[in-house]
Amino acid sequence: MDTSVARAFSILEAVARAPAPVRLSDLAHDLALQKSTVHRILKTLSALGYVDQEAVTDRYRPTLKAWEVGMVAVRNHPVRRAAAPFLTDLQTATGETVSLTVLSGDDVLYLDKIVSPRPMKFSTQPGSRIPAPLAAGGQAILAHEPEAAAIVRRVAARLLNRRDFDSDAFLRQLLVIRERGYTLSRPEPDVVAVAAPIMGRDGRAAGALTVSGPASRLGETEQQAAIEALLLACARLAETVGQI
Amino acid sequence: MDTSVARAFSILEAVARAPAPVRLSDLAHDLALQKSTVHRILKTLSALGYVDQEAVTDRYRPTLKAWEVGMVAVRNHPVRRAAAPFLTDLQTATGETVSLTVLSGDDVLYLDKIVSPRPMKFSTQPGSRIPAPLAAGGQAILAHEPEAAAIVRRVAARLLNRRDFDSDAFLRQLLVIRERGYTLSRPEPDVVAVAAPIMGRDGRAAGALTVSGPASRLGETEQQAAIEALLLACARLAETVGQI
DNA sequence: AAACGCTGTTCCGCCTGACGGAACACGGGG
DNA sequence: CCCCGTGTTCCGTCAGGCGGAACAGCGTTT
Repeated sequence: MDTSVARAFSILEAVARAPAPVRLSDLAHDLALQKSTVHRILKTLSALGYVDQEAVTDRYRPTLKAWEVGMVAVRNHPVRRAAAPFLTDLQTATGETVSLTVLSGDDVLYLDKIVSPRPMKFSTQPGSRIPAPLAAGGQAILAHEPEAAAIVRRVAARLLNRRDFDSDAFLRQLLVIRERGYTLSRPEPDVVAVAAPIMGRDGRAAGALTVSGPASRLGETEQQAAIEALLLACARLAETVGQI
Repeated sequence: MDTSVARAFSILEAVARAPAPVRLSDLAHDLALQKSTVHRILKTLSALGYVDQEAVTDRYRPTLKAWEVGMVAVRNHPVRRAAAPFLTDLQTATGETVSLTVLSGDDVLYLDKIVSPRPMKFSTQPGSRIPAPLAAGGQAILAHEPEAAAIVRRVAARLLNRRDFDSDAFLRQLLVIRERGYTLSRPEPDVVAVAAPIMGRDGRAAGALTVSGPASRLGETEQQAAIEALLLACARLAETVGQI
Protein backbone atom coordinates (compact mmCIF):
# COMPACT_ATOMS: atom_id res chain seq x y z
CA MET A 1 0.00 0.00 0.00
CA ASP A 2 1.90 3.01 -1.28
CA THR A 3 1.61 5.54 1.50
CA SER A 4 2.74 8.34 -0.76
CA VAL A 5 0.01 7.60 -3.28
CA ALA A 6 -2.68 7.39 -0.61
CA ARG A 7 -1.54 10.71 0.82
CA ALA A 8 -1.49 12.32 -2.59
CA PHE A 9 -5.12 11.41 -3.17
CA SER A 10 -6.23 12.50 0.27
CA ILE A 11 -4.54 15.84 -0.37
CA LEU A 12 -6.15 16.16 -3.77
CA GLU A 13 -9.55 15.37 -2.30
CA ALA A 14 -9.06 17.92 0.44
CA VAL A 15 -8.05 20.60 -2.05
CA ALA A 16 -10.98 19.77 -4.31
CA ARG A 17 -13.46 19.70 -1.46
CA ALA A 18 -12.48 23.10 -0.15
CA PRO A 19 -14.83 25.85 -1.32
CA ALA A 20 -11.96 28.35 -1.46
CA PRO A 21 -8.23 28.05 -2.16
CA VAL A 22 -6.58 26.33 0.75
CA ARG A 23 -3.31 26.96 2.50
CA LEU A 24 -0.54 24.45 2.93
CA SER A 25 -0.46 24.67 6.71
CA ASP A 26 -4.17 23.95 7.03
CA LEU A 27 -3.83 20.93 4.81
CA ALA A 28 -0.93 19.62 6.84
CA HIS A 29 -2.82 20.21 10.06
CA ASP A 30 -6.13 18.72 8.91
CA LEU A 31 -4.55 15.63 7.40
CA ALA A 32 -2.07 15.25 10.27
CA LEU A 33 0.89 15.31 7.91
CA GLN A 34 4.22 17.02 7.94
CA LYS A 35 4.30 20.35 6.14
CA SER A 36 7.28 19.31 4.07
CA THR A 37 5.48 16.15 3.00
CA VAL A 38 2.37 18.03 1.95
CA HIS A 39 4.50 20.55 0.14
CA ARG A 40 6.40 17.93 -1.82
CA ILE A 41 3.22 16.12 -2.83
CA LEU A 42 1.51 19.39 -3.76
CA LYS A 43 4.42 20.22 -6.02
CA THR A 44 4.07 16.82 -7.62
CA LEU A 45 0.32 17.29 -8.07
CA SER A 46 0.99 20.71 -9.50
CA ALA A 47 3.53 19.30 -11.96
CA LEU A 48 0.94 16.72 -12.99
CA GLY A 49 -1.59 19.50 -13.52
CA TYR A 50 -4.09 18.51 -10.86
CA VAL A 51 -3.50 21.48 -8.61
CA ASP A 52 -2.21 24.99 -8.98
CA GLN A 53 -1.20 27.81 -6.76
CA GLU A 54 -2.75 31.25 -6.58
CA ALA A 55 -0.20 33.83 -7.61
CA VAL A 56 -0.74 36.32 -4.80
CA THR A 57 -1.76 34.34 -1.74
CA ASP A 58 0.25 31.17 -2.48
CA ARG A 59 -2.87 29.21 -1.65
CA TYR A 60 -3.61 25.98 -3.48
CA ARG A 61 -6.70 25.22 -5.52
CA PRO A 62 -7.77 22.33 -7.72
CA THR A 63 -7.57 22.55 -11.48
CA LEU A 64 -10.20 20.95 -13.69
CA LYS A 65 -8.00 17.99 -14.61
CA ALA A 66 -9.52 15.58 -12.12
CA TRP A 67 -12.88 16.49 -13.57
CA GLU A 68 -11.68 15.86 -17.10
CA VAL A 69 -10.30 12.47 -16.13
CA GLY A 70 -13.54 11.59 -14.39
CA MET A 71 -15.64 12.81 -17.29
CA VAL A 72 -14.03 10.48 -19.80
CA ALA A 73 -14.70 7.60 -17.42
CA VAL A 74 -18.31 8.62 -16.92
CA ARG A 75 -18.81 9.10 -20.65
CA ASN A 76 -17.73 5.50 -21.11
CA HIS A 77 -20.11 4.30 -18.42
CA PRO A 78 -22.28 1.71 -20.15
CA VAL A 79 -25.53 2.51 -18.35
CA ARG A 80 -25.10 6.23 -18.86
CA ARG A 81 -24.34 5.76 -22.55
CA ALA A 82 -27.39 3.59 -23.01
CA ALA A 83 -29.68 5.84 -21.01
CA ALA A 84 -28.69 9.20 -22.48
CA PRO A 85 -31.18 9.26 -25.37
CA PHE A 86 -33.99 8.06 -23.10
CA LEU A 87 -33.27 10.88 -20.70
CA THR A 88 -33.80 13.54 -23.34
CA ASP A 89 -36.88 11.77 -24.66
CA LEU A 90 -38.38 11.59 -21.18
CA GLN A 91 -37.60 15.22 -20.58
CA THR A 92 -39.35 16.39 -23.72
CA ALA A 93 -42.26 14.02 -23.13
CA THR A 94 -42.93 15.07 -19.54
CA GLY A 95 -41.44 18.56 -19.52
CA GLU A 96 -40.04 17.91 -16.06
CA THR A 97 -36.59 17.19 -14.64
CA VAL A 98 -35.28 13.73 -15.44
CA SER A 99 -32.29 12.09 -13.76
CA LEU A 100 -30.30 8.88 -13.90
CA THR A 101 -29.00 7.34 -10.69
CA VAL A 102 -26.91 4.29 -9.90
CA LEU A 103 -26.18 2.54 -6.64
CA SER A 104 -22.76 3.33 -5.17
CA GLY A 105 -22.18 1.74 -1.80
CA ASP A 106 -25.19 2.60 0.34
CA ASP A 107 -25.79 5.77 -1.58
CA VAL A 108 -27.35 6.64 -4.84
CA LEU A 109 -25.15 8.61 -7.21
CA TYR A 110 -26.60 11.10 -9.69
CA LEU A 111 -24.96 10.15 -12.95
CA ASP A 112 -26.86 12.39 -15.30
CA LYS A 113 -29.64 14.91 -15.20
CA ILE A 114 -31.64 17.04 -17.58
CA VAL A 115 -33.31 19.85 -15.71
CA SER A 116 -36.66 21.22 -16.59
CA PRO A 117 -36.54 24.61 -18.26
CA ARG A 118 -39.49 25.49 -16.08
CA PRO A 119 -38.68 26.92 -12.68
CA MET A 120 -37.66 24.37 -10.10
CA LYS A 121 -36.26 24.42 -6.63
CA PHE A 122 -32.65 23.66 -5.94
CA SER A 123 -32.06 19.99 -6.40
CA THR A 124 -29.31 17.44 -6.32
CA GLN A 125 -26.67 17.85 -8.97
CA PRO A 126 -24.79 15.29 -11.04
CA GLY A 127 -21.89 13.86 -9.08
CA SER A 128 -23.62 14.23 -5.74
CA ARG A 129 -24.76 11.30 -3.61
CA ILE A 130 -27.47 10.79 -1.04
CA PRO A 131 -28.46 7.71 0.97
CA ALA A 132 -30.30 5.36 -1.36
CA PRO A 133 -33.49 5.00 0.74
CA LEU A 134 -34.02 8.76 0.69
CA ALA A 135 -34.14 9.09 -3.10
CA ALA A 136 -36.92 7.88 -5.34
CA GLY A 137 -34.39 6.35 -7.70
CA GLY A 138 -32.68 4.63 -4.79
CA GLN A 139 -35.95 3.08 -3.69
CA ALA A 140 -36.56 1.74 -7.18
CA ILE A 141 -33.09 0.18 -7.17
CA LEU A 142 -33.28 -1.22 -3.64
CA ALA A 143 -36.59 -2.90 -4.43
CA HIS A 144 -34.62 -5.35 -6.56
CA GLU A 145 -31.43 -5.43 -4.51
CA PRO A 146 -30.65 -8.64 -2.62
CA GLU A 147 -28.67 -6.73 0.00
CA ALA A 148 -31.35 -4.10 0.44
CA ALA A 149 -31.93 -5.02 4.08
CA ALA A 150 -28.27 -4.54 5.01
CA ILE A 151 -28.11 -1.25 3.16
CA VAL A 152 -31.27 0.04 4.82
CA ARG A 153 -29.96 -0.99 8.23
CA ARG A 154 -26.64 0.77 7.73
CA VAL A 155 -28.32 3.91 6.39
CA ALA A 156 -30.73 3.96 9.32
CA ALA A 157 -27.76 3.79 11.67
CA ARG A 158 -26.06 6.58 9.78
CA LEU A 159 -29.10 8.83 9.81
CA LEU A 160 -29.88 8.00 13.43
CA ASN A 161 -32.44 10.52 14.53
CA ARG A 162 -32.05 12.97 11.69
CA ARG A 163 -35.55 12.07 10.65
CA ASP A 164 -38.05 9.48 11.68
CA PHE A 165 -37.00 6.60 9.49
CA ASP A 166 -38.64 3.25 10.15
CA SER A 167 -36.48 0.52 8.62
CA ASP A 168 -39.05 -2.23 8.85
CA ALA A 169 -41.82 -0.16 7.35
CA PHE A 170 -39.45 0.90 4.60
CA LEU A 171 -38.50 -2.68 3.79
CA ARG A 172 -42.17 -3.63 3.55
CA GLN A 173 -42.67 -0.65 1.30
CA LEU A 174 -39.90 -1.94 -0.97
CA LEU A 175 -41.90 -5.10 -1.59
CA VAL A 176 -44.83 -3.00 -2.75
CA ILE A 177 -42.56 -0.98 -5.02
CA ARG A 178 -41.08 -4.14 -6.44
CA GLU A 179 -44.52 -5.51 -7.15
CA ARG A 180 -45.74 -2.29 -8.70
CA GLY A 181 -42.62 -1.63 -10.77
CA TYR A 182 -42.18 2.01 -9.84
CA THR A 183 -42.02 4.44 -6.91
CA LEU A 184 -44.02 7.55 -6.32
CA SER A 185 -42.73 9.61 -3.43
CA ARG A 186 -42.80 13.12 -2.04
CA PRO A 187 -39.23 13.73 -0.89
CA GLU A 188 -40.23 17.21 0.22
CA PRO A 189 -43.58 18.89 0.56
CA ASP A 190 -44.64 20.17 -2.82
CA VAL A 191 -42.21 17.93 -4.68
CA VAL A 192 -43.28 14.76 -6.47
CA ALA A 193 -40.84 12.17 -7.78
CA VAL A 194 -41.57 9.02 -9.72
CA ALA A 195 -38.84 6.50 -10.44
CA ALA A 196 -38.46 3.12 -12.08
CA PRO A 197 -35.54 0.68 -12.15
CA ILE A 198 -33.42 -0.16 -15.16
CA MET A 199 -33.19 -3.90 -14.82
CA GLY A 200 -29.98 -5.71 -15.64
CA ARG A 201 -29.64 -9.29 -16.72
CA ASP A 202 -28.76 -10.51 -13.23
CA GLY A 203 -32.13 -9.50 -11.84
CA ARG A 204 -30.66 -6.51 -10.06
CA ALA A 205 -31.22 -2.92 -11.07
CA ALA A 206 -28.37 -1.36 -13.03
CA GLY A 207 -29.77 2.07 -12.26
CA ALA A 208 -32.98 4.06 -12.14
CA LEU A 209 -34.69 6.84 -14.02
CA THR A 210 -36.51 9.52 -12.07
CA VAL A 211 -38.95 12.19 -13.14
CA SER A 212 -39.45 14.93 -10.58
CA GLY A 213 -41.19 18.24 -10.36
CA PRO A 214 -43.37 20.45 -8.20
CA ALA A 215 -46.66 18.95 -7.04
CA SER A 216 -48.48 21.92 -8.53
CA ARG A 217 -47.49 20.81 -12.02
CA LEU A 218 -47.61 17.05 -11.45
CA GLY A 219 -51.26 16.29 -10.84
CA GLU A 220 -52.94 12.90 -11.12
CA THR A 221 -53.04 12.84 -14.89
CA GLU A 222 -49.51 14.15 -15.30
CA GLN A 223 -48.23 11.56 -12.83
CA GLN A 224 -49.89 8.76 -14.76
CA ALA A 225 -48.41 10.01 -18.00
CA ALA A 226 -44.96 10.27 -16.45
CA ILE A 227 -45.19 6.76 -15.00
CA GLU A 228 -46.22 5.35 -18.33
CA ALA A 229 -43.39 7.04 -20.19
CA LEU A 230 -40.95 6.04 -17.45
CA LEU A 231 -41.90 2.38 -17.52
CA LEU A 232 -41.70 2.26 -21.28
CA ALA A 233 -38.25 3.88 -21.30
CA CYS A 234 -36.96 1.53 -18.58
CA ALA A 235 -38.29 -1.52 -20.37
CA ARG A 236 -36.56 -0.53 -23.59
CA LEU A 237 -33.39 0.30 -21.69
CA ALA A 238 -33.37 -3.07 -19.96
CA GLU A 239 -33.14 -4.73 -23.37
CA THR A 240 -30.02 -2.84 -24.41
CA VAL A 241 -28.43 -2.97 -20.97
CA GLY A 242 -29.05 -6.70 -20.82
CA GLN A 243 -26.83 -7.18 -23.83
CA ILE A 244 -23.80 -5.61 -22.18
CA MET B 1 8.89 14.66 -7.43
CA ASP B 2 7.26 11.58 -5.99
CA THR B 3 7.67 9.01 -8.72
CA SER B 4 5.12 6.74 -7.14
CA VAL B 5 2.48 9.45 -7.13
CA ALA B 6 3.15 10.39 -10.72
CA ARG B 7 2.88 6.77 -11.75
CA ALA B 8 -0.35 6.33 -9.83
CA PHE B 9 -1.96 9.20 -11.70
CA SER B 10 -0.72 8.04 -15.08
CA ILE B 11 -2.17 4.62 -14.32
CA LEU B 12 -5.47 6.12 -13.22
CA GLU B 13 -5.63 8.24 -16.35
CA ALA B 14 -4.90 5.23 -18.51
CA VAL B 15 -7.59 3.17 -16.82
CA ALA B 16 -10.10 6.02 -17.11
CA ARG B 17 -9.26 6.69 -20.74
CA ALA B 18 -9.75 3.09 -21.82
CA PRO B 19 -13.18 2.50 -23.34
CA ALA B 20 -13.28 -1.03 -21.92
CA PRO B 21 -11.84 -2.63 -18.77
CA VAL B 22 -8.09 -2.93 -19.18
CA ARG B 23 -5.68 -5.66 -18.26
CA LEU B 24 -2.69 -5.28 -16.00
CA SER B 25 -0.16 -6.47 -18.57
CA ASP B 26 -1.31 -3.95 -21.15
CA LEU B 27 -1.04 -1.14 -18.64
CA ALA B 28 2.46 -2.21 -17.69
CA HIS B 29 3.47 -2.47 -21.32
CA ASP B 30 1.91 0.81 -22.45
CA LEU B 31 3.32 2.80 -19.55
CA ALA B 32 6.69 1.02 -19.69
CA LEU B 33 6.42 -0.03 -16.06
CA GLN B 34 7.08 -3.22 -14.20
CA LYS B 35 4.08 -5.47 -13.79
CA SER B 36 4.64 -5.73 -10.07
CA THR B 37 4.76 -1.95 -9.79
CA VAL B 38 1.53 -1.50 -11.70
CA HIS B 39 -0.07 -4.22 -9.64
CA ARG B 40 0.91 -2.66 -6.35
CA ILE B 41 -0.32 0.77 -7.40
CA LEU B 42 -3.56 -0.65 -8.76
CA LYS B 43 -4.17 -2.33 -5.45
CA THR B 44 -3.60 0.99 -3.74
CA LEU B 45 -5.95 2.77 -6.14
CA SER B 46 -8.49 0.04 -5.58
CA ALA B 47 -8.22 0.41 -1.81
CA LEU B 48 -8.76 4.14 -2.24
CA GLY B 49 -11.84 3.44 -4.34
CA TYR B 50 -10.66 4.93 -7.62
CA VAL B 51 -10.45 1.65 -9.49
CA ASP B 52 -12.02 -1.74 -9.23
CA GLN B 53 -11.54 -5.12 -10.77
CA GLU B 54 -14.01 -7.07 -12.83
CA ALA B 55 -14.92 -10.25 -11.04
CA VAL B 56 -14.61 -12.66 -13.95
CA THR B 57 -11.91 -11.30 -16.20
CA ASP B 58 -9.71 -9.69 -13.52
CA ARG B 59 -9.56 -6.63 -15.71
CA TYR B 60 -9.41 -3.19 -14.16
CA ARG B 61 -11.86 -0.37 -14.72
CA PRO B 62 -12.33 3.10 -13.24
CA THR B 63 -14.95 3.78 -10.61
CA LEU B 64 -16.84 7.07 -10.52
CA LYS B 65 -14.83 8.45 -7.62
CA ALA B 66 -12.49 10.56 -9.76
CA TRP B 67 -15.58 12.06 -11.32
CA GLU B 68 -17.11 12.82 -7.93
CA VAL B 69 -13.92 14.51 -6.76
CA GLY B 70 -13.77 16.51 -9.96
CA MET B 71 -17.44 17.45 -9.76
CA VAL B 72 -17.14 19.08 -6.36
CA ALA B 73 -14.22 21.11 -7.69
CA VAL B 74 -16.15 22.15 -10.77
CA ARG B 75 -19.22 23.01 -8.73
CA ASN B 76 -17.06 25.42 -6.76
CA HIS B 77 -15.67 26.98 -9.92
CA PRO B 78 -16.49 30.68 -9.58
CA VAL B 79 -17.21 31.38 -13.24
CA ARG B 80 -19.39 28.30 -13.54
CA ARG B 81 -21.33 29.20 -10.43
CA ALA B 82 -21.90 32.71 -11.65
CA ALA B 83 -22.81 31.67 -15.18
CA ALA B 84 -25.21 28.82 -14.36
CA PRO B 85 -28.42 30.89 -14.18
CA PHE B 86 -27.51 32.81 -17.32
CA LEU B 87 -27.04 29.55 -19.18
CA THR B 88 -30.58 28.41 -18.45
CA ASP B 89 -31.97 31.85 -19.23
CA LEU B 90 -30.18 31.92 -22.56
CA GLN B 91 -31.37 28.44 -23.38
CA THR B 92 -35.01 29.27 -22.78
CA ALA B 93 -34.67 32.61 -24.57
CA THR B 94 -33.06 31.21 -27.72
CA GLY B 95 -34.26 27.63 -27.62
CA GLU B 96 -30.85 26.47 -28.80
CA THR B 97 -27.85 24.78 -27.19
CA VAL B 98 -25.89 27.02 -24.85
CA SER B 99 -22.43 26.26 -23.49
CA LEU B 100 -19.83 27.75 -21.18
CA THR B 101 -16.17 27.44 -22.04
CA VAL B 102 -12.97 28.52 -20.35
CA LEU B 103 -9.40 28.69 -21.58
CA SER B 104 -7.21 25.83 -20.42
CA GLY B 105 -3.73 25.89 -21.85
CA ASP B 106 -4.12 26.31 -25.59
CA ASP B 107 -7.47 24.61 -25.54
CA VAL B 108 -10.95 25.61 -24.64
CA LEU B 109 -12.65 23.42 -22.06
CA TYR B 110 -16.40 22.86 -22.03
CA LEU B 111 -17.38 23.56 -18.44
CA ASP B 112 -21.13 23.43 -18.78
CA LYS B 113 -23.73 22.92 -21.43
CA ILE B 114 -27.48 22.94 -21.76
CA VAL B 115 -28.51 21.14 -24.89
CA SER B 116 -31.45 22.13 -26.97
CA PRO B 117 -34.41 19.82 -26.64
CA ARG B 118 -34.74 20.17 -30.37
CA PRO B 119 -32.78 17.70 -32.47
CA MET B 120 -29.10 18.52 -32.85
CA LYS B 121 -26.08 16.77 -34.23
CA PHE B 122 -23.51 15.24 -32.00
CA SER B 123 -21.55 17.93 -30.33
CA THR B 124 -18.79 18.45 -27.82
CA GLN B 125 -19.62 17.34 -24.31
CA PRO B 126 -18.78 18.89 -20.95
CA GLY B 127 -15.26 17.93 -19.90
CA SER B 128 -13.97 17.73 -23.44
CA ARG B 129 -11.45 20.15 -24.90
CA ILE B 130 -10.64 21.39 -28.37
CA PRO B 131 -8.02 23.86 -29.62
CA ALA B 132 -9.22 27.34 -28.71
CA PRO B 133 -9.07 28.84 -32.22
CA LEU B 134 -11.40 26.15 -33.55
CA ALA B 135 -14.29 26.94 -31.17
CA ALA B 136 -16.47 30.02 -31.27
CA GLY B 137 -16.08 30.43 -27.52
CA GLY B 138 -12.32 30.12 -27.85
CA GLN B 139 -12.24 32.87 -30.45
CA ALA B 140 -14.22 35.16 -28.19
CA ILE B 141 -11.73 34.50 -25.38
CA LEU B 142 -8.62 34.80 -27.53
CA ALA B 143 -9.78 38.16 -28.85
CA HIS B 144 -9.00 39.58 -25.42
CA GLU B 145 -6.05 37.36 -24.57
CA PRO B 146 -2.61 39.02 -24.46
CA GLU B 147 -0.92 35.75 -25.36
CA ALA B 148 -3.29 35.00 -28.21
CA ALA B 149 -0.53 35.11 -30.80
CA ALA B 150 1.55 32.50 -29.02
CA ILE B 151 -1.45 30.24 -28.52
CA VAL B 152 -2.47 30.54 -32.16
CA ARG B 153 1.06 29.76 -33.27
CA ARG B 154 1.30 26.66 -31.09
CA VAL B 155 -2.11 25.42 -32.17
CA ALA B 156 -1.25 25.96 -35.81
CA ALA B 157 1.86 23.87 -35.30
CA ARG B 158 -0.16 21.19 -33.57
CA LEU B 159 -2.81 21.03 -36.27
CA LEU B 160 -0.20 21.20 -39.01
CA ASN B 161 -2.01 20.38 -42.20
CA ARG B 162 -5.13 18.91 -40.66
CA ARG B 163 -7.03 21.79 -42.14
CA ASP B 164 -6.08 24.95 -43.92
CA PHE B 165 -5.51 27.24 -40.98
CA ASP B 166 -4.00 30.66 -41.70
CA SER B 167 -2.55 32.01 -38.46
CA ASP B 168 -2.09 35.56 -39.69
CA ALA B 169 -5.57 35.81 -41.12
CA PHE B 170 -6.94 34.39 -37.91
CA LEU B 171 -5.10 36.93 -35.76
CA ARG B 172 -6.46 39.74 -37.91
CA GLN B 173 -9.91 38.23 -37.52
CA LEU B 174 -9.46 38.32 -33.73
CA LEU B 175 -9.10 42.10 -33.88
CA VAL B 176 -12.43 42.32 -35.66
CA ILE B 177 -14.04 40.05 -33.08
CA ARG B 178 -12.60 42.13 -30.28
CA GLU B 179 -13.96 45.27 -31.83
CA ARG B 180 -17.37 43.78 -32.47
CA GLY B 181 -17.70 42.07 -29.09
CA TYR B 182 -18.85 38.68 -30.35
CA THR B 183 -18.07 35.92 -32.85
CA LEU B 184 -20.31 34.39 -35.43
CA SER B 185 -18.82 31.31 -37.02
CA ARG B 186 -19.80 28.20 -38.92
CA PRO B 187 -17.67 25.47 -37.37
CA GLU B 188 -19.27 22.96 -39.73
CA PRO B 189 -21.51 23.34 -42.71
CA ASP B 190 -25.06 23.79 -41.50
CA VAL B 191 -23.99 24.74 -37.96
CA VAL B 192 -24.01 28.29 -36.69
CA ALA B 193 -22.35 29.35 -33.44
CA VAL B 194 -22.33 32.75 -31.82
CA ALA B 195 -20.15 33.45 -28.80
CA ALA B 196 -19.26 36.35 -26.54
CA PRO B 197 -16.60 36.72 -23.86
CA ILE B 198 -17.24 36.98 -20.14
CA MET B 199 -14.86 39.76 -19.23
CA GLY B 200 -12.92 39.63 -15.99
CA ARG B 201 -11.57 42.59 -14.13
CA ASP B 202 -8.06 42.19 -15.53
CA GLY B 203 -9.23 42.87 -19.07
CA ARG B 204 -8.95 39.22 -20.03
CA ALA B 205 -11.86 36.92 -20.67
CA ALA B 206 -12.74 34.62 -17.77
CA GLY B 207 -14.73 32.44 -20.17
CA ALA B 208 -17.24 32.60 -22.97
CA LEU B 209 -20.87 31.82 -23.61
CA THR B 210 -21.84 30.18 -26.87
CA VAL B 211 -25.20 29.67 -28.53
CA SER B 212 -25.14 27.11 -31.31
CA GLY B 213 -27.62 25.38 -33.53
CA PRO B 214 -28.34 24.26 -37.07
CA ALA B 215 -28.28 26.96 -39.73
CA SER B 216 -31.77 25.98 -40.75
CA ARG B 217 -33.13 27.23 -37.44
CA LEU B 218 -30.73 30.13 -36.94
CA GLY B 219 -31.61 32.59 -39.68
CA GLU B 220 -30.73 36.28 -39.76
CA THR B 221 -33.37 37.36 -37.26
CA GLU B 222 -32.69 34.48 -34.86
CA GLN B 223 -28.98 35.20 -34.98
CA GLN B 224 -29.57 38.82 -34.12
CA ALA B 225 -31.81 37.86 -31.22
CA ALA B 226 -29.24 35.36 -29.95
CA ILE B 227 -26.44 37.91 -30.19
CA GLU B 228 -28.45 40.45 -28.28
CA ALA B 229 -29.34 38.02 -25.50
CA LEU B 230 -25.76 36.79 -25.41
CA LEU B 231 -24.23 40.24 -25.07
CA LEU B 232 -26.67 41.19 -22.35
CA ALA B 233 -25.95 38.01 -20.37
CA CYS B 234 -22.19 38.46 -20.72
CA ALA B 235 -22.40 42.09 -19.64
CA ARG B 236 -24.35 41.18 -16.51
CA LEU B 237 -22.00 38.29 -15.83
CA ALA B 238 -18.97 40.51 -16.12
CA GLU B 239 -20.30 42.58 -13.23
CA THR B 240 -20.58 39.63 -10.85
CA VAL B 241 -17.38 37.99 -12.05
CA GLY B 242 -15.52 41.24 -11.61
CA GLN B 243 -16.31 41.20 -7.92
CA ILE B 244 -14.59 37.87 -7.35
C1' DA C 1 -1.00 -35.18 -21.85
C1' DA C 2 2.52 -32.32 -21.52
C1' DA C 3 4.59 -28.26 -22.71
C1' DC C 4 3.83 -23.69 -23.74
C1' DG C 5 2.34 -18.82 -23.38
C1' DC C 6 -0.43 -15.95 -21.29
C1' DT C 7 -2.69 -13.94 -17.45
C1' DG C 8 -2.73 -11.80 -12.45
C1' DT C 9 -0.29 -12.37 -8.20
C1' DT C 10 3.34 -12.85 -4.66
C1' DC C 11 7.84 -12.91 -2.76
C1' DC C 12 12.11 -10.63 -1.32
C1' DG C 13 16.73 -8.31 -1.40
C1' DC C 14 18.55 -3.98 -2.84
C1' DC C 15 18.75 0.73 -2.65
C1' DT C 16 16.48 4.64 -3.99
C1' DG C 17 13.55 8.05 -2.79
C1' DA C 18 10.07 9.44 0.44
C1' DC C 19 9.97 11.02 5.19
C1' DG C 20 10.03 14.57 8.70
C1' DG C 21 12.49 17.47 11.78
C1' DA C 22 14.73 21.71 11.57
C1' DA C 23 16.23 25.80 9.51
C1' DC C 24 15.21 29.24 6.10
C1' DA C 25 13.08 33.56 3.77
C1' DC C 26 9.46 36.48 3.49
C1' DG C 27 5.51 39.45 5.42
C1' DG C 28 2.33 41.52 8.18
C1' DG C 29 0.93 43.02 13.24
C1' DG C 30 1.57 44.11 17.61
C1' DC D 1 11.92 45.49 15.99
C1' DC D 2 10.55 41.26 17.24
C1' DC D 3 7.28 37.64 16.87
C1' DC D 4 4.29 34.65 14.75
C1' DG D 5 2.53 33.17 10.73
C1' DT D 6 3.13 31.75 6.14
C1' DG D 7 5.45 28.80 2.13
C1' DT D 8 9.87 26.87 1.03
C1' DT D 9 14.28 24.38 1.21
C1' DC D 10 17.75 21.44 3.04
C1' DC D 11 19.50 16.94 4.50
C1' DG D 12 20.38 12.63 7.23
C1' DT D 13 17.91 8.58 8.10
C1' DC D 14 15.65 4.55 7.02
C1' DA D 15 11.38 2.76 5.65
C1' DG D 16 9.11 1.53 1.76
C1' DG D 17 8.77 1.47 -3.14
C1' DC D 18 11.24 -0.87 -6.86
C1' DG D 19 11.74 -4.57 -10.05
C1' DG D 20 13.58 -9.02 -11.22
C1' DA D 21 12.11 -13.57 -10.65
C1' DA D 22 9.20 -17.15 -9.33
C1' DC D 23 4.43 -18.55 -8.60
C1' DA D 24 -0.48 -20.32 -9.61
C1' DG D 25 -4.09 -20.71 -12.74
C1' DC D 26 -6.10 -21.13 -17.40
C1' DG D 27 -6.38 -22.08 -22.61
C1' DT D 28 -4.32 -23.17 -26.52
C1' DT D 29 -1.01 -25.61 -28.95
C1' DT D 30 1.94 -29.49 -29.95
